This record gives sequence, C-alpha cells and structure tokens, in this order.
Amino acid sequence: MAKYEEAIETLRKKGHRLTPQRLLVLSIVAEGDAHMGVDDVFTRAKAAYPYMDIATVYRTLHLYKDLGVVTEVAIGDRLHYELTDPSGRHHHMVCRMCNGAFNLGPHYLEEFRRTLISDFSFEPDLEHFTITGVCSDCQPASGKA
Amino acid sequence: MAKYEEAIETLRKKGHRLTPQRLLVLSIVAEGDAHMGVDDVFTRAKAAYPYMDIATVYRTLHLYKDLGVVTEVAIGDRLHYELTDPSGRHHHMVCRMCNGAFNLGPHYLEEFRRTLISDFSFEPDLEHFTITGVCSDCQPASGKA
DNA sequence: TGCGTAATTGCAAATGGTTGCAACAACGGC
DNA sequence: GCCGTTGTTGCAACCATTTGCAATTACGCA
Ligand SMILES: [Mn+2]
Ligand SMILES: [Mn+2]
Ligand SMILES: [Zn+2]
Ligand SMILES: [Zn+2]
Repeated sequence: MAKYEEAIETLRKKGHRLTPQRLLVLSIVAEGDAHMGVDDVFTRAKAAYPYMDIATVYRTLHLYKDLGVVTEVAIGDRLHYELTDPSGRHHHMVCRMCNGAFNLGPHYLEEFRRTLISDFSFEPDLEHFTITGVCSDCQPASGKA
Repeated sequence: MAKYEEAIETLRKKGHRLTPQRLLVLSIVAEGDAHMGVDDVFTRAKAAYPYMDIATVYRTLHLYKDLGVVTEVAIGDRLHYELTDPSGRHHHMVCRMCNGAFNLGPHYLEEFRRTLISDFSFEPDLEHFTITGVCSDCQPASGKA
C-alpha cells in the first residue's frame, strides 16, 4: 500500500504523533470502498478497538483532510472520505437523486480556476471539488410528476 | 418590493399557505442585508412575534429555497440567505479567511455546465453555486506563517 | 359567514458534528 | 530504558439543525 505508507510519512514529517487510533482510521479508509461514511469508519474502528470515540474519528479525518491524506466528499447530507491518490486526482459529481458519486478529471476545472484568478484575484479551493446534480440514469424520462 | 410580491405569488400558486410566520420571514430576508444568517432572521422574527420558533424559521427558509424564492449561501460553516433576484442572478465566491462573499456572474459557469452535460449527461445544479477560496485581500503577501 | 380538512406550527426530543477539559501516551532527550 | 513535555484521547457537554407529534390555523367550499 504505497499511499498508506506515504500518508504515515506525511504525518511524521509534519510532527504529528502516530497513535494507534490514527493508524487504525487510516487503514480503514485505505482498505474500504471509495467514499466511506464517517459512521462506517467509526463502526469498523470500534470493532477493532472498543475505546474508540466518534470525536477521535472526526478529529482524525479532519487532520487527514488538512494534510491532504484523505479527500472529503459530500454525498447527500453526509461527509464521506477516500484516501487521496496523487496520481489519480479527481473531483466528484454527486447525483442528488441516487447519491451516486462519479469521478471528474481535474482538467475540467482548470480553465475556471484560471479565469477566477485573472478576473478577480480569487484563488478558488479546487484541490478537491464536488458538484451536485442529476446523473444520466436519474434524468427525468419525460415531464413532471 | 416587486420580488417580495412575486415570492408571495409563487407561494400561493404552488398551494402553500400564507401564514404570518412565512410572511414575516420573507419580509425580514427581503429587507435585510444580503446574505442573512439563520440566527439573524430568527432574532428579528422573534422580536416581531415572540412565539416564533427556530424550527419554523429553518422550515420556512428551506421551503423558500426549494421554491427558488431565496438563495442559500454557505459562508464559513453557516448557511445564509438572500432574496432571489431573477434579473440579478449570480453565484458566490466566499473567502475562507475573511468570510467575505463576492458575487460572480452566471456566465462564468455556463461553459462548465455545457461540458458536463455533453461529456457525462450530468446536469449540474447551477441555479446557485458557491465556491470557496481566498480573496485578493487575504492572499498571503509572501511566505508561510 | 361557518366547517372540515389538510397543511403548518410550537415544542421537545433527537441528530450529526464540535469542543473544553482532565487523564493519558508518543516520542525526543537524557 | 526512563522522564518530561506536549500533543492526543475519551468523555460529556454543547451547538446548529432536523424531526415526530399533537394542537392550531389557513383556506376551499357549502
Ligand atoms: Mn472518488
Ligand atoms: Mn449575493
Ligand atoms: Zn443518479
Ligand atoms: Zn478574504
């Protein structure tokens, strides 16, 4: 697991402590399906280590997000996390009807970023970006309802 | 107040009841500064009508948002609302450092929308869109800190 | 104008998420 | 290996927002 080892190295380099809780959360996110909900992470972590507290899960995921180790995706009204893969950077399109999450290549937003910078000197946060909408499967077949 | 009257007409047309609470919330958002926080709305509403409940404010703002009567803007970690002005449609850039909100013309996103539709048949929700980032005033002058 | 019905409200309890704090433990230095 | 410092944890209290529910009220119709 190259990304997993890199993440640990990032932690160490920035002076954060390698606690069993942090390593556990990291391994769960690394092994899990893409886009794990906080509650999934917590449930699995608690199974492995019963003292695990939900606050620790939140704090750990936030730390990993700040470090760029995980990527946060808002799916429906809940936050989900996936291990960041620098070689596979992508944004997300999330369907408001089926909650499906689809990846979106970073180049789709590069022009938008350049325009905001040149027109407004506004530097958008586009390390990771999620746009909601309706996916092709959920597009209304015909009229209203 | 043309937009205010239009909003009432929208409510009526869709079969929603014109309660004093709804009219009060609407007038507060209509008169207030742009981008009012939920708590501002609640405080003013309660001053005018002491039985007003925070749950009613939330429910009313959500209804107005669904109807397109108000526009929701995430500023920092709180939701804010402004009366939707169809002739002045705009998106928002919100500065993560100073929480300043800047308007962004709709045309900045039109090409992005067309691309998502043609490449993925994904219809993005771009009635209203907020991008966070760092505004020109808050851009770091030089190095780290 | 008065009724019936269904939408809406106020309240209280629940939810997802955050935070203050005292106990604990990682890790650099001895 | 042990110690002290300081970052981190578990817990409980807290916060903003949502939800269930019984009481209330808007509004179409007689
Ligand atoms: Mn993904
Ligand atoms: Mn605005
Ligand atoms: Zn879908
Ligand atoms: Zn700023």
